[in-house]
Amino acid sequence: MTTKAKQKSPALPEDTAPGRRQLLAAGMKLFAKRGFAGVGLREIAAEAGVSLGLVRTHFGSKDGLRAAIDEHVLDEIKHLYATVIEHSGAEALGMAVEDALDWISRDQDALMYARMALMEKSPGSQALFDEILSIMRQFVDTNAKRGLLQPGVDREWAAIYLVFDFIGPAIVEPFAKSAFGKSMYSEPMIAARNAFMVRAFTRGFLKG
Amino acid sequence: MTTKAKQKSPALPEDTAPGRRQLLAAGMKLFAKRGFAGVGLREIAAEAGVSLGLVRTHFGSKDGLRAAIDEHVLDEIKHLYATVIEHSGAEALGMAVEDALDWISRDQDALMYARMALMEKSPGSQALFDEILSIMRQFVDTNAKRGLLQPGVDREWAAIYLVFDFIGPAIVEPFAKSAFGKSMYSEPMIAARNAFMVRAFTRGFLKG
DNA sequence: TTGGGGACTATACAAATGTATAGTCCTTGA
DNA sequence: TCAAGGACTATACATTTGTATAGTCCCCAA
Repeated sequence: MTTKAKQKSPALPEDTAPGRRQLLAAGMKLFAKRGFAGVGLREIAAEAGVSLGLVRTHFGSKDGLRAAIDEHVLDEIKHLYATVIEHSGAEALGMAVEDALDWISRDQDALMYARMALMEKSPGSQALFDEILSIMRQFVDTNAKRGLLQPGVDREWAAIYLVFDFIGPAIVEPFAKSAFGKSMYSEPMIAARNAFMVRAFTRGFLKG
Repeated sequence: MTTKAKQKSPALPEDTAPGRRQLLAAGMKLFAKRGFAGVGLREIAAEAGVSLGLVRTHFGSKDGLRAAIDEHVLDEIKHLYATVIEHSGAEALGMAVEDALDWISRDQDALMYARMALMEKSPGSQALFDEILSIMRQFVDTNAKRGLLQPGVDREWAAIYLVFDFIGPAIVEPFAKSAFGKSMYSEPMIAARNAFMVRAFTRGFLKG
């Protein structure tokens, strides 16, 4: 619908190549599970159903593939929280969790890839962390402007704690089945988490 | 001082082999930095100042080396918190941080190795997570028995949140220099963290 | 004194790795 | 119609990997 668009959808080069999308998805899935160094390009190509050489065609190298996946995941996280930071109050954090659940159901491996990226210090991982921290700082600032922050609170550390709260479940997820019998992102866990979170953030949980 | 101990300190076989200790230390350091699959045995042996073959002598395989390091780090964490769980109240968490600082200064790479172990789901990592969770559950129970827990608090999620608080700084550490200009375990960061933590845990930081 | 065993080294080997090269197929624009 | 280019495959290559084997050195008990 923009200008006089050519008939057969020219589309971006990324979209016209099925193999490229398959490689991105396969790389995201396998890197998330076993780390960057833990997976070979042949396995990724097999998982994607394409040949080994196609990695070079589209991404140049293994590092190029990682960079492309990093970019993709970073974009998703940006979009995920684009709306959340406009809200405020402890309930908004619950909303953030709901949005994250939507995201996970849509793009299963992206969250676990982000988890891995934060662990291995790759070029893209610093950008990922900075983005998450930036989102939480904005959330704190929004709350402060609306008078929802308790007086005297260290805003920087409030933001850092929100980062912990966002990262925490993702880090713990691989151990959750064994430790709790269910996923951190299962319905009962999310409900209990939100209840605790709202309470702890507004009143704490220990007596002074 | 036990029984009639032989003269020249028979010691455990682990202690009599300098190469073994060197390999453990080198493996811990390099695995922590680049992950299990990201480091080769030759590099570890070189860092340890021993030959490649010695890994096989002492640990049998690369996985054997990891298992030995896992065990070592798990023991350290157990000892670290053996005293902490006897204390209670929000201040005890500050004490825990102080103890962790001591630990870090003594065994620099152990914390970052634990961080890596939690990320890569190895056989030992589940045990590590279970231990940390267990410690936090005990802390919550101790507080509950002494009436320091606010009424109606979800104890399980309180423990989980304490896990986040313990893991969080370690996860963030590699990005801290760039994002905050200092280590998460530097003096000013620790001080600000403790202040925020005591406040947030007892009163929260958002208005209801 | 001697022989057995543990700590340790040097080297060989097959498998797996990332990368490079050559080429096929098919669409598309001049 | 035809050539140019992008998506894709097949295969070769040098390097690195974990593991295995053979052997040296040295302490200590018999």
